[in-house]
Amino acid sequence: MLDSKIVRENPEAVAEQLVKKNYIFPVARFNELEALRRDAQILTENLQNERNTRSKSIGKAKAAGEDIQPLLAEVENLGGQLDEAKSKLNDIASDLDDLLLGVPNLPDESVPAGLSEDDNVEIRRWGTPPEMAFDPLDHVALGEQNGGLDFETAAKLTGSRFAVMTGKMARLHRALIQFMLDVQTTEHGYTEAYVPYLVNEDSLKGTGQLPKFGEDLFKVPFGDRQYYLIPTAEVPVTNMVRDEIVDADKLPLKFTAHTPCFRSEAGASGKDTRGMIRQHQFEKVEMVQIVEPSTSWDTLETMILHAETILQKLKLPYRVVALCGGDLGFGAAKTYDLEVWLPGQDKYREISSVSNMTDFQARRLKARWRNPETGKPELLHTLNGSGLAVGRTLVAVLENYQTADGRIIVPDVLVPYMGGITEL
RNA sequence: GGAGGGGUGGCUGAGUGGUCGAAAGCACCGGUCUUGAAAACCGACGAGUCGUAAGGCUCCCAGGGUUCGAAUCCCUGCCCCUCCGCCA
Repeated sequence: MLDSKIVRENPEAVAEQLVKKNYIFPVARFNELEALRRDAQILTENLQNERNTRSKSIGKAKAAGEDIQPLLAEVENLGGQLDEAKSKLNDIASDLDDLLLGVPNLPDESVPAGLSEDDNVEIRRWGTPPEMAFDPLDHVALGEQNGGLDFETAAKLTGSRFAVMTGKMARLHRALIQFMLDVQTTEHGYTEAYVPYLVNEDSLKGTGQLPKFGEDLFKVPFGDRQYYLIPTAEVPVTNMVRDEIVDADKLPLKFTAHTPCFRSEAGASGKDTRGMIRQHQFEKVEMVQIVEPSTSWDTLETMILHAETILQKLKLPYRVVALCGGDLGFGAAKTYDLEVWLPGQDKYREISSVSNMTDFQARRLKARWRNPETGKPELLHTLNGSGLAVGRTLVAVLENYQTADGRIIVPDVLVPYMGGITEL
C-alpha cells in the first residue's frame, strides 16, 4: 500500500509514476472519495467529540448528586446522528481502502521503461551456453529416457501441471534443496525458517496477494474460515514481522526457507504446458530480508548475488535482467530476474526473481522498527527473492548436464548430497 | 475432544460502568552527580489518524450488542496457558 499522505498531497505525481508500471491511477475518483472522506470524517469526529463531552458532564453531574434527567434529554438524538455519520464514513472509507489496496507500488527511478518482458534490460551474463555436438533434449524427453520424471502418473493422481519424481531424479531434486539451503545459511548468513504452508487472509493481504490476486491461490476451507496454500514462502516468512516493532540491533533479519509453493496459475493456461516449468506445486528455497530503509537498495544488489552464487556453483550459465516497469510485480519497486540457460529451449528462462518491496508490504503489515535517531517506530523495508526455484533448477541441471549418450552428469557440488552418485 | 484460567503500552503488570489512553515497575531517551562508568536523583516517555493551526478522533485480541457513557457488562470468534483424554 502506498503512503496515503503522499497520494493525497500529489495524486497526479503518483499517477505519473504508475504509468511506467502500466497502471492507470484513477485520480479523479480518488480525489472525489478523498473529499467525501474528509467531510464525513470531520462530521463524525465532531459528533463523537460532542458525545464524549456530554457524557463526561453527565458523569460529573451524577457524581455531584445532581439531577441528570435534563442532560440525558439533550443527548437523546445524538446517537442516531452519530450512527448515520459513522455508517456513511465507513462506506466511503472502505471504497477508498479498496481503491488504495489495489494500487501497485511505485517503481524506482532506475527501473527501465517498457511494457513487456521484451523490454527488460540485461545487466550481466555469466558462463557460456554449452556447445553440444548433438541435438540437446529438453527435460521432458530426458526424464522419459532416464526415468524418474513422470507427468502422466501425476495427472492420474491429481491433474495437469503436477509431477511425480522417483529414484535418483527425486534424490537429485532433494539434493538441490539441501545444497541451496546450506549455501544460503552457511555462506550468506541467512537463518533457516520452517513455516506453515497454509496461511490466513491477513497474511496474504500483508504481502499483497490479496485482495487483488485471489484467483491465483488455492483456497482451503477450514471450519467457517478460509485458509490458503502459500504461493511462495515470501508470504509466511515476511509476515513473521507483521504487527511487530523490531529492535534496531536485530536488523537486518535474514531468513531462508524451503517450502512447496502452490499456484493455480489461473491466467497462464496454455503457457509452458509441457514439463515442469510451470506447475501448480513446486519447491522453492526463498530468501527474505527485513531491513532498515536506508539499506534496502544495497540489499537488493547483494540478494541477487546470493541467488547467482547457486548457479555459479552449479556451473549453469545465466544472465541477470532488470525488469521493466510493465513487467514488475504488484508490490515491487524494483526487480532483478535471474535467467538460466536451457539448452532444450535454446534460451534463457527465469529461475529466480529478487525484489525490493520498499515500505509497500511493511505498511500493510505494520512492520516497523524503532529508529534510534528519532526514537519513533518507522516502517521497515522488505525484500524477497528465490534462491532458487528448485524445479526449474532441476530442469536446468538435466538439460545442461546431458551427454550425447543420454546420461546426465551430477554437478560436482551435488555429488556429496547424492551419496556419491555421479550420474543419472 | 472434555474441564478450567487468560489475552491491557517495547516488556512485566494493575485496573470490573464515568476526569482511564490507562497505576506501578522494567527498558529506552534527556539531565544532575562523576576523571569516566555504575548507582542514586530529576525529567520526558504508547500507537495510529484528521486538521494550516488550535485542537480533535480512534485504539486495552477481533467482530457485534447494552448504555448518555465500555478496558470494565453481554454475545460470537480467534489465540495462549493448565489439567484430562486421544494422537503422527
